Amino acid sequence: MLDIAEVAEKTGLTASALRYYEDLGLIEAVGRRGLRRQYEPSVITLVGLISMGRAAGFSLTEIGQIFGKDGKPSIPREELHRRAEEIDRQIRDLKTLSALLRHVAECAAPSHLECPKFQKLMRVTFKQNAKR
Amino acid sequence: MLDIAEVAEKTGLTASALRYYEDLGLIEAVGRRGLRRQYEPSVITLVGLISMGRAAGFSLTEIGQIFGKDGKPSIPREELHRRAEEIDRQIRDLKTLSALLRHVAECAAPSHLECPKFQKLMRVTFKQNAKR
DNA sequence: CTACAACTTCAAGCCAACTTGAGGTCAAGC
DNA sequence: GCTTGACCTCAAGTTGGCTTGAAGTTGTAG
Repeated sequence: MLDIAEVAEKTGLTASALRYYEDLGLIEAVGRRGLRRQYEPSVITLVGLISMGRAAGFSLTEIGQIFGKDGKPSIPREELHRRAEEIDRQIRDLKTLSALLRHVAECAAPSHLECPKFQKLMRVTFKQNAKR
Repeated sequence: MLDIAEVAEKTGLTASALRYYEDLGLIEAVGRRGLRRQYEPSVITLVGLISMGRAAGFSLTEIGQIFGKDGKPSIPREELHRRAEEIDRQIRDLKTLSALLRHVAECAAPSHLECPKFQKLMRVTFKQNAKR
């Protein structure tokens, strides 16, 4: 069993953020010792999941629908697949962005938008993203 | 030359968001026709870049430092590389998340946190992310 | 048994990123 | 030449995701 402070430390969030997640129904404590919340170690995994979802651009409410504390997603299969595809698209964008950042770090061109290498990197992504 | 409405349509943002970006110094119009802002087509690329940055979790201010309208990043090379590595890490997370979503869509286990397949997917990421 | 640090609640505050609204300007079609 | 609707500015409002503060409670070390 874990104190909120331990969960905070292991997840990198603050105790107040964890309580906030609880208010939203994203996580829950298995019980209390006095007033203090006691958490199962598995909550760390769950919080990790939440953080990944946040990083992927989901709102906390959406995340709740996908990985609620009850573990039963309240959104349809089809929608989940759609989200997965969105993430796959985002992964492609991020790959480009990562390459662009490294390029910007090294390239001495006056404006990057005019650098041919830069433009080439961009073009790939914009083709993929067209009409999105 | 493009009207703000055209830029909005092609980028998927609203006109007010674009004006907001201008206030922050992220983009700029080449001129005005009467009061109306006129944009070069290249602004679409720039806005695309900004959106990618947002999706990667950067704040608008950070994005401004990387791809300001002047095209001269005001943050050190080293930092840019650090950001690129962060993005690479995020890409790994997103891959896991995408796989998890597809799994959640199909798996009938009562709670996903207890499904062995699910746990396996998670474990990979958590090893990578340990001590972050 | 007492002190104290770590927790608790609840309301209010904060920041980023926009959006909305009121009131004004102007280019283009009739 | 006048209307109309797309644009403009500027201030204020909204939303999401927390944080902060005040005031109270409690497990643990000394």
